[in-house]
Amino acid sequence: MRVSKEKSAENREALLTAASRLFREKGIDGVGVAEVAKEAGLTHGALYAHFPSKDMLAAEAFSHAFARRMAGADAWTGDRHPSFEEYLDRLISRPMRDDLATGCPLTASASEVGRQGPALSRNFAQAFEEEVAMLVGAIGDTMTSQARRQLAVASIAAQIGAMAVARAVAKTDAALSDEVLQATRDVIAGARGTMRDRQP
Amino acid sequence: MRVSKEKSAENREALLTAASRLFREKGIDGVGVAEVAKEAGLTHGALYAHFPSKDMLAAEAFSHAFARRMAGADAWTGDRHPSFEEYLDRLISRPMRDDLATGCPLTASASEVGRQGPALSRNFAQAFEEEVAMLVGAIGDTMTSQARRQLAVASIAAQIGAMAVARAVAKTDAALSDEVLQATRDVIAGARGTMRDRQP
DNA sequence: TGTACATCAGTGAACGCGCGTTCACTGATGTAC
DNA sequence: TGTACATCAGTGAACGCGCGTTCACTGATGTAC
Repeated sequence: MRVSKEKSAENREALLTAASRLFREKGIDGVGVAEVAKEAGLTHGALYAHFPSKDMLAAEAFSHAFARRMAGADAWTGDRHPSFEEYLDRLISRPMRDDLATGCPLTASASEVGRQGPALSRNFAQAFEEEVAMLVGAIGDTMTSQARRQLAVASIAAQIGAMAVARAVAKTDAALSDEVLQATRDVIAGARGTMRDRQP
Repeated sequence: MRVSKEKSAENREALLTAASRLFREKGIDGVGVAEVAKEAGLTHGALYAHFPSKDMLAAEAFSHAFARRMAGADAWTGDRHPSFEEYLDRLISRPMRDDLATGCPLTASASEVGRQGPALSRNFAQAFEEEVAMLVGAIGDTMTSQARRQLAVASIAAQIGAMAVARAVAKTDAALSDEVLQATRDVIAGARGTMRDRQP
C-alpha cells in the first residue's frame, strides 16, 4: 500500500541508518538486503523503491554515515574541532576499536571499497579528502601547508591500518591489540612534533 | 581414484598456493572452494580430504603465503635483510598496490581476519609478530629496544592502512592513491629519524 | 617376486540455504475535477 | 468541500544462482602374505 511522502522519507532514512550500521558491523558482503530492510522495519522489495541496487545503497549509506560524523551527530564524535592529538586519541582508541557499528566510516569501509562498485569508491575518495581537510585544520599553522597535508594523509592512513590490525588480533591477543593502538598514536604524534620543530 | 603419496602432497601444495593467491586477490568471502579446487586442478570434493573447512584452508593458506614471503621465495621479496627505508620503499609502493595476488599477506588479510574464524586470527597475530621482529632487526641498534619495537609496530600498521586506502581509491583518484603511499613513507621515515636523534 | 585385498585421494551428484533482483499485486495517498 | 481515479511505496512469492559441505562410489596405491 502506498504511504505518505513523509513516511516514505522516514523509511528511506531508516534504510540508510540500518545499512550504515550493519555494513560497518558485518561488512557489506556479510549482510543481505533482506536483513537491512528488516532492521528498518520493511521488506526487501521496498528497498528497491529507494535504491536501484545494493551497490548504490552501500555508497549512499557510507556517505550518510560520514556526513553524520562530520556534522557531529554521532555520539563518539565529541568536539567538532579537536586538536591533532585529541583527534588521534579519540580515533585510534579501544572504544573505537570495539564499537564496530558506529565507528569511523572510513576505517570500516577502507578494506572493502576496492572490491565493491565504483559508486562507493568515489564517495570514499571524497570523504577521505574531507577528513584530510579537517585534520589539516587541526594541525594548525605551525608548518607549511604541504607538510600539514602530508602529515594529515599519513595520519589517516595509519589510523585506518592500526584499527584494522587491532581489530584483527583483538580476540586472539588483546595485549598486542592495545600495543598497536598506542604505538601508532605515539609514533604519529612524534612525527608531528618533529615536523613542527623543523619549520621556522 | 587413489593417488600416490607424492601426488597427494603436490595436490595439497597446489590447493594452498591457489587459495593464498585467490584469497588475496578477491578476498576470502569473494572466492568459493570450487574455484580454489579448480585452480589447483581438482574438484571441490577433494579439497575436503586435505582441509576440514574453508576456514582452516584460509588459515593455512595465509601462513603458507607468509612463510614463503619470509623465506624469500616470493619474487617481490628481494633482499631478505633490507634496511628500514628499503623495507618501506618496497612494501608501501605502487607495484605492491597493484599486485594483489602476490602481495603482502598481512596487508591483504588484515581487514578480513576480524570477520573470519579464530584459526586465521591466531595465524595472523603470529605472522604480525614475526614481521615486527624482522623490522626491529632492520631498524638497527640506534635506539632502545622499546623504541625499535614501537616504531616497527606503528610502521607495519601504517603500511597496512596506506595500502588499503591506496587500493580503495586507485581506480577513482590515481593521484590521491600515489600521494597516500608517498606521504606515509615520508612521515614514517621522518619519525624514525627523530627517534634515532633523540637516543644517545 | 607375485598375488589378494584393504586403504583412501579424488569424483561428481546432491543437500539445504541465502543471496540480489524482479514482478504482479495491494491499497492508502495525492490530485484533478 | 466532496468525489473519482491515477499514482506508487510497500508486500511477498518467485527467479536463477552460487555457496559450503556431505556422501556413495571409483579405482590406483600401498601392504600383507
